[in-house]
Amino acid sequence: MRDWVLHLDLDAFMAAVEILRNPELRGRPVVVGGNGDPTTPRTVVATASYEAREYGVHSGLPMRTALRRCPDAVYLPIDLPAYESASAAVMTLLHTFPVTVEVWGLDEAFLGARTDDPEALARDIQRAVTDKTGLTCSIGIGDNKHQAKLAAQFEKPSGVSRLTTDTWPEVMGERPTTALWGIGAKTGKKLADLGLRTVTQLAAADPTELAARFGPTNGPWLRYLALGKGESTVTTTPWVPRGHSHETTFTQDLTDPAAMRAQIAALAVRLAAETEGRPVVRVTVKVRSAPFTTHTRQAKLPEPTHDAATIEQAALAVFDRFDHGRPVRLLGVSVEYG
DNA sequence: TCTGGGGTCCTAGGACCC
DNA sequence: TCTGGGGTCCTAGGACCC
Repeated sequence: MRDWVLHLDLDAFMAAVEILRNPELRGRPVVVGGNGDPTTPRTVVATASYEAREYGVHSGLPMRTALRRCPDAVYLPIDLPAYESASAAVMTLLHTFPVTVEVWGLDEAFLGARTDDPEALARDIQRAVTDKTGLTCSIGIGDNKHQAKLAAQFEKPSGVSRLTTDTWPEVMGERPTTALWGIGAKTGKKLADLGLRTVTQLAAADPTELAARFGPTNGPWLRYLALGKGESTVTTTPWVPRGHSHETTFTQDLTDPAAMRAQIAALAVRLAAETEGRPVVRVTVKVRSAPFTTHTRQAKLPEPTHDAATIEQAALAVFDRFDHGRPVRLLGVSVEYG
């Protein structure tokens, strides 16, 4: 018997929930995103069913592009309460297994398990999830979260894969650094500029050089990722959010300062109602101007507060510090808790 | 491809103090 | 008076993830 980390990833989650409640959609390309109208500008795909992915439709793609690529898809608006409810059913079910469950967003969870046969456990869990909820999932098995997370992507949908420290070099070694969980396009490009293209090359890189280029924490951490290391503790302790934010992208740019201030005030009041009693210590305002330049301004409050009027006034004061003039496509407010 | 919304963490630079 | 470092706090931006 030994400890394993499993990562469970619900397949095409939002689209799958929509198909469950409308079985006529099964087998058709289904795209969930924005308000469900794919002609609305400045909206993107949240989730595409596997049938829709065949047409090159994927998360983050502008809805209007999705419509061009797959005009016959069924387009649906995001229905968060429905996904929260489906997610909760899965997470509750997971707790009936002899595992520790760390919920990681609506459609993911890490599981800590002590077993001789993690594949058998994974298949049991998959069967139960499908029997009880109608959803399918992929499960990755590893020595730590990083490995389990990557393994879960190997055979989607409905796959079970194992990636361990033993198999890491042969499975991951020749892949690009961006295959690692935490290295995106920007960092991948910077690494390539240093001649570090593959996981093996990054694993063998000089930590001092990486620290000089990427900072004292990030530099060594990149090499750590390439060695297949990662957190192996699965904790049941519920996540305590550091803060909350709301932002709105307008279908058409805002040019009226009074309208902007009204939006800022509304976002701040919304946030103030969601603090759950936690004291707000900092307020940040985000402004994205045409064409696509984003700036933030923030202020530490004189003292922690959960008073809505104080938070609203603070947000407006921060907003007034911006150099105004250009049309605005997005406004956002975030609060940080003490 | 004209590019959402909600999070987390890290970095760099300036202010200020000793 | 020109000038040293270190430590801490704050701010703005960047990168990544789902």
